[in-house]
Amino acid sequence: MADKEPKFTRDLPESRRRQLIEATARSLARYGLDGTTVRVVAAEAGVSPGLVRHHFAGMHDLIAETYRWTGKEVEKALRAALSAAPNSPEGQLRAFVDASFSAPMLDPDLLGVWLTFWSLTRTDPEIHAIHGKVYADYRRRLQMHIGGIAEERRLDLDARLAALAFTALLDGLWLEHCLDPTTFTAVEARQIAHDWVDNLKAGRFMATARAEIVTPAQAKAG
Amino acid sequence: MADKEPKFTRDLPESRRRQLIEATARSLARYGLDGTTVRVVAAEAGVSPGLVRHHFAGMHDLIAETYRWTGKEVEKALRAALSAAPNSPEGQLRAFVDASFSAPMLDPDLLGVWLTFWSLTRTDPEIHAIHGKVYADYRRRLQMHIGGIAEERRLDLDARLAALAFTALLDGLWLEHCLDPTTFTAVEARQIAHDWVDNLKAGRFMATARAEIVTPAQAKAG
DNA sequence: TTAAGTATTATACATACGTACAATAGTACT
DNA sequence: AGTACTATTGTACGTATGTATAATACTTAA
Repeated sequence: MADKEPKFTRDLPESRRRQLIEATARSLARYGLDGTTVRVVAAEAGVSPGLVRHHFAGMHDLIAETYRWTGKEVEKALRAALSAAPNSPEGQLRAFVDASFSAPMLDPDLLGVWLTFWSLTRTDPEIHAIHGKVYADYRRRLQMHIGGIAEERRLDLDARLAALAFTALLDGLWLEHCLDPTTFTAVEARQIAHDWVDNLKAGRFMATARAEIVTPAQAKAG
Repeated sequence: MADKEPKFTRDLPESRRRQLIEATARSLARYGLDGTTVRVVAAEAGVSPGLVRHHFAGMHDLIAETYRWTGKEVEKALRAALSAAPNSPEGQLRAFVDASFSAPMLDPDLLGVWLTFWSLTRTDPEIHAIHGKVYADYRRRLQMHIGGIAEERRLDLDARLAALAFTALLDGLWLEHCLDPTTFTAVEARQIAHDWVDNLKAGRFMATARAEIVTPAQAKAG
């Protein structure tokens, strides 16, 4: 009957902030933006509602912080996969594909979080700015590897346009697979993405369109 | 000083319902799901808040109804573009690409509405069901045309997988263009999508992967 | 012109939200 | 052991939400 257990335990601000951020991510995924309230997040983190305002300027700030954190978390996972892969442009691109449709990226909750942020991008200037930064990094890296392949193989291609196409394909596959995983499997998504890289290597990206500039062609369809 | 103007004008339920639905779509696009309240929608439609509950079971019902309406509206626009195009599989596919990156589809507000629904898909069973129906129709039509091209040209390809890839590419391009139109133009999106069709016609979809099954290949990257 | 029907308004109500603030109590340091 | 610090709690407040309901008045038909 000596020492009763404490009502709560203290924690370092940095640690507590991350707990709240992770709780927010879980809540966004499960209950959506509507369902993500101060009280829900606090309960999810196992603390009292008042603590949120002690560590963050407000609910809005907490959500913006959660975006930054999630973006970094994804980047970290991808970076890890890339560092374990061959250092060639193709090796990196292949690893990127595999990582995009593997463990941490396939978490259905991740899409839930991401959709919320995409929505907010249209309304909220702060979120919009964060979005721009996250995506610029993402595309720049892909474009670099695609440019590397083009150089190796002396292909005449628009690396920027190819990166746009590849990004769109990956995002589209990821989006639709997460929205309804019963439609197609992650393995099929990987196959499709790898096939795109196969065609890129073979110099088939925008090959027909370029040929038609050199040799004006007849009507395409009819 | 004879007849004073009426405080309000009556309307047929069907007409009023559509006004409220359109107001909801505008609100979702501009203010997001959070900002779309009974009072905001009513003000947007120019009626009193109470009228919403008279024509719909509740706010939730109005939003679900708005999803159905938006889905049909998009389908109507695409269908119009397709009926004006050549009736060949390729003609239809080309028209689909052009329509996907033309006038009504490029409305930034449309993405705003769509993102909201994608978010809700994860939380709300009713919205999830509507989503399944909308996308099944969408994919089925594309798969039909892709299958048609394969048949015409005697290509050995998995039409289902090709339709998945094409859908993902279109959705990804559309999503990213609408999220930030400064990154690339609608014309570039069209070019990329048409190039995919070019490669499909040439029998290059999944061609490398199939060849490797017949002739086991060496390691892909290193 | 009158009357019936109902689309429409206006108000009221319970609930849940974000925020503010004072009280509490773990924790580290002397 | 005592003390200062502050992370943490608990409660209270104003506001905005969705819904319910009664009163109003436009519109059609007799």
